[in-house]
Amino acid sequence: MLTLPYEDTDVTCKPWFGGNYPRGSLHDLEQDPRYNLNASSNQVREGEEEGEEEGMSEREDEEGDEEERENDNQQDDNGLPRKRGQRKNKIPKGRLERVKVRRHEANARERSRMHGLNDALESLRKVVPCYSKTQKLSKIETLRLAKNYIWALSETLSAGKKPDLLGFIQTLCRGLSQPTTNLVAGCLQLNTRSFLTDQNGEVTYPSRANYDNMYPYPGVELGTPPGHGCSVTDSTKPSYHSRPYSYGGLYESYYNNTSPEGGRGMNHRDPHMSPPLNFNGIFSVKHENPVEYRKSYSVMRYGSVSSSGSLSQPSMYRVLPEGRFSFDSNLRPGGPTFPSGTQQEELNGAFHN
DNA sequence: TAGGCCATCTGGTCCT
DNA sequence: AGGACCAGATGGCCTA
Repeated sequence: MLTLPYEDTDVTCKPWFGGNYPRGSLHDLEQDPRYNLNASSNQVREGEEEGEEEGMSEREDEEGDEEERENDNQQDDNGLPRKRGQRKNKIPKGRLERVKVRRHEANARERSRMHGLNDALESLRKVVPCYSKTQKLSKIETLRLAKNYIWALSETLSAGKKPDLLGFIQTLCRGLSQPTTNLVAGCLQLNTRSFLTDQNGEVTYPSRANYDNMYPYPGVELGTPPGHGCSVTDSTKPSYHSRPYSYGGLYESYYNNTSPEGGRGMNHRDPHMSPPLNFNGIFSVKHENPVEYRKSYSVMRYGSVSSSGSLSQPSMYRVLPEGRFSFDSNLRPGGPTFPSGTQQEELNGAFHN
């Protein structure tokens, strides 16, 4: 509900400012009995009708009080005994105008700032999975999903294994509201029954058979990075067979012990620490500007040290301009094999409708 | 109609 | 002094 264009910062001369605020305006204050402060505990405000009505700041109130003390006498303009702190002279009109203008300008800046914040949030919406123009995620859900997305990608990369699609999606849905979970599921064209939740909203796991039917993986076991123990006992089986949808122990411990929300700490991690981002500049995000995207992509692909030194290795994952992420398997010779083209398409196709 | 979400206004605080 | 940032308050809109 934007009532003013973002760029319209020259609001102080616009007719809809001043007495025509939609709500909570200075004008409202004039009408609001709450601001007709008569309490003796606020002597500065007492009797400052104009100053109070026009949203005068405390500092200015004090200034007014100083002036008043200098010129104090025993009667007000009506000849009645003036209460202590009551201003004898009205606030100079010029000063009043300045107060108004400053307040209006501050309001405009605040509006602009919030619009900028919303723009950034909209950008974020576009790079998290399940972006939809028609059904926008709420602000809080966008932030949660973004965090889960980062977490899930980081876990995937940390594991050095092919992504388990359903596990990935379940990570995405952690802590999200049921409607948002449904939306994500819908976007991913998955049956919401795959996201079984218990009464506490915790994600539980569907049967292995259902999953195998949905996402039959070839049994390719991949190396497990140091520090991420794999509980596979039968090396001929993919690790996820040791536990539904686990990433060779990593996701197992993750699902059992931690949450992106930080509510349940992973065994080896501080529950409040950021998601594991073990490879420098491991992934980037979608770029609005195709040129910027290409620039950024080339940096990721060929590797570069930025001025801050934060991107020292080529990234394995990239996020396409449409907001999809993909994997560049050519970047790590000798490294683990990541999603095949089919699997990649599966992921990409699932994330955006 | 209650509750969720949102935009906006507002005053306080901190920083430059 | 003025701007950025923040949080509280308020009211509108929408949906279950």
